[in-house]
Amino acid sequence: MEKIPKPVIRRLVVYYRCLERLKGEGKEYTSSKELARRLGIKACQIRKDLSYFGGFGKRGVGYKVDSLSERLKEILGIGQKWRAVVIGAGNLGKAIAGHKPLQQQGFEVVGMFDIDGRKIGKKFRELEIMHMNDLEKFVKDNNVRIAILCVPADSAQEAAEAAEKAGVEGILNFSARVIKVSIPVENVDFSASLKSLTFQIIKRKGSS
Amino acid sequence: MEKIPKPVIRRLVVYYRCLERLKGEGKEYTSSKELARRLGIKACQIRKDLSYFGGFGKRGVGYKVDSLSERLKEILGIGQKWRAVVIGAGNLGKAIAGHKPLQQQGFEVVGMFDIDGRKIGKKFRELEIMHMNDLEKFVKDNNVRIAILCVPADSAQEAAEAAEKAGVEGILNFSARVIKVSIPVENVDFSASLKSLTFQIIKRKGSS
DNA sequence: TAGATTGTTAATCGATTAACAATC
DNA sequence: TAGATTGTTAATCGATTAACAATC
Repeated sequence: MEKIPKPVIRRLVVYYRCLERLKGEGKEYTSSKELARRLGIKACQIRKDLSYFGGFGKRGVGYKVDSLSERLKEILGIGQKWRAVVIGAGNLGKAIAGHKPLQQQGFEVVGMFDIDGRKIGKKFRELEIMHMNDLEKFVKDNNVRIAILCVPADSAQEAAEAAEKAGVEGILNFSARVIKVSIPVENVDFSASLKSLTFQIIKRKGSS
Repeated sequence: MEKIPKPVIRRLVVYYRCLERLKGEGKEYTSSKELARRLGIKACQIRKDLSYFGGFGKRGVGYKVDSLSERLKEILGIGQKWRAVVIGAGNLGKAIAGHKPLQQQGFEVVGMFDIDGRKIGKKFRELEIMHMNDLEKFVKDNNVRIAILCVPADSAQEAAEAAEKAGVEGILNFSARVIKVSIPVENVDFSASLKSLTFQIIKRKGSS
């Protein structure tokens, strides 16, 4: 398989969502041009992105909505169930654990962990909050593949190492700290996003 | 000013955080090499990134921690207070509104908005949840510059347009939908991040 | 001075876009 | 056939990395 540029995967997710919507609207066929218009992306980029994985369309016709959607689902592993734990039972951790769209997309939060004695044993929804000491056993016993890290920056590295040791296969890191582990990590750094946004605002004011 | 690559800004935020930590550790000087080691980034990239904004270091010596930190603070607009509203008073909206690190970094959530009648008038912490109809007046009266969008995908475009019309200068979009407005937008699409993560996991399993 | 580290230029690498033959 | 749209190659653009003279 040819090497796939990193940004392609995120865009495939966006294409998939758009296809699901088109399906909901009852459309049978679509084209790179239509997707491009809806998503504010160049049509040739969409075709190029798809071409890494094969030819899914018919020349002169376009793409069949449901079959393309199905193929992207396979490629992205959306069909599978992914069992996850949330580490850090603060506001953010609870919000992620309770986020309905994630459940609808095949992600299931099956456990919450913290180190704050006052939280251990309490329940959030149907989930009991457990101590980090019990993480490894829980991961093994429950086929947990993903850890969602919602701890303060200062605890991030330690928690990440514990997650890796416990045997999860990937980490979604919401903390504002670079973590070093040898399993795949995706960072969701909304504090950096917010600062990037304010920078753009300042620049705009300055030049206009 | 030379055109600055988009990724540079996000990295400056990361450098800034690291400098603040070094300051906390009592370090007076640092170098691109030390920052690189801590952050898992190439030293020459750090120097290159900084060079877009000027020469902040001394050859043979390195960078003075507090003065470089101060300069980045200015560049990124971290010194300023940024007043924001959260649109969408669900779990996620509340988690963001109550997120302490944001407050510490100069962002202040001064209002929450929703369209669900059952939520309007209720309080979250000291914030009353208001109806979207009152957004424009509130933004004007309270010098609100940023809207943080935490609504379901289907309401995202509408809410974004309302925010733009109300006069905010930028939008932080947590919804899983592309929004089209003419003010700056930063997207925090953690559902896409999660799928990108699972793709990496699958790929890894496949090849190893 | 000798050693260290910056700031900057040039080279490389990677991603996006344009263009068009293939083909439905 | 004529019109439309794909899949792919080549060209462009943008970002990262290497290398090194400048200089503390």
